[in-house]
Amino acid sequence: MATLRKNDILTLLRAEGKATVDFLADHFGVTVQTVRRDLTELEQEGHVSRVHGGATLRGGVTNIQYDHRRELHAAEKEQIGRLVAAYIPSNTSLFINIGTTTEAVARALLDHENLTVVTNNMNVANILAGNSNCEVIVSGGTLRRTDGGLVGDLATQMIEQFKVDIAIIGASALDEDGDMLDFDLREVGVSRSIIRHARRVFLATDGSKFERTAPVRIASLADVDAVFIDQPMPGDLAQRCLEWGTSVHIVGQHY
Amino acid sequence: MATLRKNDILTLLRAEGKATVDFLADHFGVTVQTVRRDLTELEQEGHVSRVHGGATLRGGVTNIQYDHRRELHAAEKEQIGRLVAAYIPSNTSLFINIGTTTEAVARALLDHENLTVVTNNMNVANILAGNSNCEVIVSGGTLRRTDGGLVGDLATQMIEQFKVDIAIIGASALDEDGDMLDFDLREVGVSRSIIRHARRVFLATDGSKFERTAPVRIASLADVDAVFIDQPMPGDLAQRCLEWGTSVHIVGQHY
DNA sequence: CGTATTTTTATCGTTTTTTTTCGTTTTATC
DNA sequence: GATAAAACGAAAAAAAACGATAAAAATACG
Repeated sequence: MATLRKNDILTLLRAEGKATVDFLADHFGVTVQTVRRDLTELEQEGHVSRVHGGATLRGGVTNIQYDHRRELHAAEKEQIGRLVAAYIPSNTSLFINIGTTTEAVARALLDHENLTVVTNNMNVANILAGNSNCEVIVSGGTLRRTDGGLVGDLATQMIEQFKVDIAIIGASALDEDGDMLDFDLREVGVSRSIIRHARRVFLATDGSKFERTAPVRIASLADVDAVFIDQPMPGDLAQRCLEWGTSVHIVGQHY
Repeated sequence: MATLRKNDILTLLRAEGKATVDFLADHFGVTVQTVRRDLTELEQEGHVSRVHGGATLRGGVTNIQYDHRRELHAAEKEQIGRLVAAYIPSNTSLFINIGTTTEAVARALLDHENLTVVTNNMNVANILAGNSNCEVIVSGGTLRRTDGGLVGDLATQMIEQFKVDIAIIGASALDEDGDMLDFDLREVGVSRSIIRHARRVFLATDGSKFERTAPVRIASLADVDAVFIDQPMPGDLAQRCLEWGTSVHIVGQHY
């Protein structure tokens, strides 16, 4: 239910960015319980983020969605990261794309020697800055705050100036036909460009991506050389990957 | 768990670069243990780097030499940063170049509205990621670990695709003839390109740079529109700037 | 005016956060 | 390299914030 007070709370939050429950209760001359109810409702409506003791405007300083996304399946991602890293030799040039799983790969690459890494992911650049045996080349682009990605034409343009040994990409979703999907058209442009400018393409993803969907098609699993995943693929996709010549590497399974 | 205080700590760190546990405890009126827990959590969330006695903003390049350089004349740099920020209106497009003083400017810009900032400095990008009113465009380039700079042809190439209202540059050294100097030839190329592709050029520097020297000449003070500095310039340089039409703004002196 | 509905407040047990208190580790100084 | 001071983490106690529910107040409506 919309009330005058809830609107006022929103305007106040827009001005201040944040407010405590006590302050709001005092300011509107109501009890804290009333304020709490207001804030709970505003949170459910997606307008504010509730924190202990108060609330902040949604989309403010902290990025809840990304933090949450990074925590999701964190253990699996670390395993996938290590698995991919095992297939990356020293003295190699790499693309590393946007995504929490690709960041896990970057972390697993901290001990590798003599890598040249091109990335459009600020987090990957920050991580690999810690490996002094690794030359880090950052692609240009517009900084997307939600995930540290560099996107847009500038990123694509820049990537086209390289040709690397291996590209490591992620995907927001996968479907059982073997298509890789994403949400942001601008990012898909970058991903396609990365695939074109790499000799081999590795997809790093966790199995939960099969349970999600996204509107834009990046490419087919037929276009990648290897898939690294934490659980077997659904349906007959494993068989089709075999036909496509796409090797599938599953965490914990050694050949 | 997100709290109001943890968000505030983050904004404070973005503005200051670093903070001690004692200062934060005093500032928020809580005990040091509470601050410690906050910082530990923020570290686990990947937002800050914990150091003995306090914390620093994460993301960035952690380099002892660079950290030391950043602490050098830190107070002066903050003042210069605020001074420059006062001359930057809202709704403006900016270049921000490599350098500890330019980073201080970025920190002072956290409250500005509607900026478009192009930068080849990873630290600046990380700082301004905290200002959601600001579009951040990162130039491509090879990551230089010593200072988070993006250098090389790629950076130059990318900068040439822009034309901004104001460029904010620094310099490693200045001489009494009014020449700006630097150490790295690759960086000088970028600086020159930035000067060419901005309508106005601001030099932000501290007076100690007159006591240092460097091998490569970037340009003359005659090529910049305004100098922001913490102390009067030596010799007859102030007079010559007047002849060149280069305005000089000194911290603490109001006109 | 009286009743029904919504909104707010009061109460209480539960959860979360903060502080207190300890021994341990790190850093600074001689 | 020894010693003192500062900073640290862990655990228990205290305080604050929380959600749920029922009572009270305000509002709506015939």
